[in-house]
Amino acid sequence: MKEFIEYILQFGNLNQQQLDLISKKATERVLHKDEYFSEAGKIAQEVGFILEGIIRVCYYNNKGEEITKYFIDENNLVVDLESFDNDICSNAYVQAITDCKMLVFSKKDWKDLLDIIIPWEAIVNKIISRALRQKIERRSPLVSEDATTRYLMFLKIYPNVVNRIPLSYIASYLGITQSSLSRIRKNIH
Amino acid sequence: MKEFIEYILQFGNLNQQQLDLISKKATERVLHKDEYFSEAGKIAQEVGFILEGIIRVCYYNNKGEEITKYFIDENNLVVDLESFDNDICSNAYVQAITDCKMLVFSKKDWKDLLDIIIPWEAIVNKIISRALRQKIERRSPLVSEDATTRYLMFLKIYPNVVNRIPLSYIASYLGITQSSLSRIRKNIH
DNA sequence: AATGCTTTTTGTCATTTGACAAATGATTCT
DNA sequence: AGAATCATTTGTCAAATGACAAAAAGCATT
Repeated sequence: MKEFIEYILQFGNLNQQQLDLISKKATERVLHKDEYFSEAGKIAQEVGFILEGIIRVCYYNNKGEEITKYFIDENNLVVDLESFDNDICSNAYVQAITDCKMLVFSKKDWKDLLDIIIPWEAIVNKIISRALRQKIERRSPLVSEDATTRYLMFLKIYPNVVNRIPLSYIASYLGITQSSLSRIRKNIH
Repeated sequence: MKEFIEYILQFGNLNQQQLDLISKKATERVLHKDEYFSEAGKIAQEVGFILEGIIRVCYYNNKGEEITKYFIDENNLVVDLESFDNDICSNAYVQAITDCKMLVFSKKDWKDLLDIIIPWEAIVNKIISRALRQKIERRSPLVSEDATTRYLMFLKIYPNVVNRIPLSYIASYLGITQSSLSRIRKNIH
């Protein structure tokens, strides 16, 4: 919980009473490897915060290949925004790729907090828009670089991820095959 | 101006007085082909809205290659958010690729409006976060598809752009060379 | 029409990556 | 330890793309 409070306070100030209100609504939950936090075809009902572990967001393209859109690691929010905000079906799976310890807020509690704690909305907006910008910054350069550069960028962006998850996920994140990734790794070392 | 009002009202309601306040702060400006709306190394000082024309955002990667990050066409906001919001130097060029007719707000006016018109902030947040999400949705799939598919996606996303700008920009957007793009076009037709 | 200028297409060859199959390595379970 | 399972690497060949140069096409100006 401490981690979450610290995280929040990076984006704005709240008094102890407000922080307590928020804390009270959070539930701790363990999500096991391969379990879904939210699924394609369903409406996202929760907001999460990763205390420990790694989650990925993935979907299936029109050829049926599984594509990993991005990874989310410790001390970050997890929510399928498009689906959560607009109550529409998601087209992505949000899946634990290691065992995860999380804080979870139900949609109702999350919305209540936004109504009750006025400055909370501004903070959430900051958090969300920073996260969105970060995603763009991270994904965009992947288009215009060769696979080796992409892999090196991945290592920089997610320094704590590479040894904790299957290479196949990294390959699908980079848009290359597992064997290509394997060859790239061989050439780097 | 009518276009801008319409655009705004998609995201929330404002009364006539509020709309007038906003209108009064907007300046119309023509940006000629190849001119910059904002530049790398400088701090973005304005928010724009494209009435007519096409703008692109580009940067130079570590090999010195020019990479087009995305295109912005009619009836969309133009602002280098990261730079504008945080008063930090941008690392991207925002450049007209056709002659453009725009509405422009100075940073001061833009911020004043946010203070004066309370519901305006929520609307701007919605606009920005929708734009950010759109960017991710558009760029992200480019990573995992082959070049032909990427070109077809480009055509879908920007149906009104392809015949109005040089192919070299499209190639750099797709992360391929001009000659590859040329060959792809040949195979499609 | 002729001239320059820029954009786009082609051609050739080298390199990267994909597809598929097989081999090796790691991990878990009994 | 052995078997089963899954993850990773390697091998081979085909296809896609890049690099570079040259040709062709398009466009504006005269």
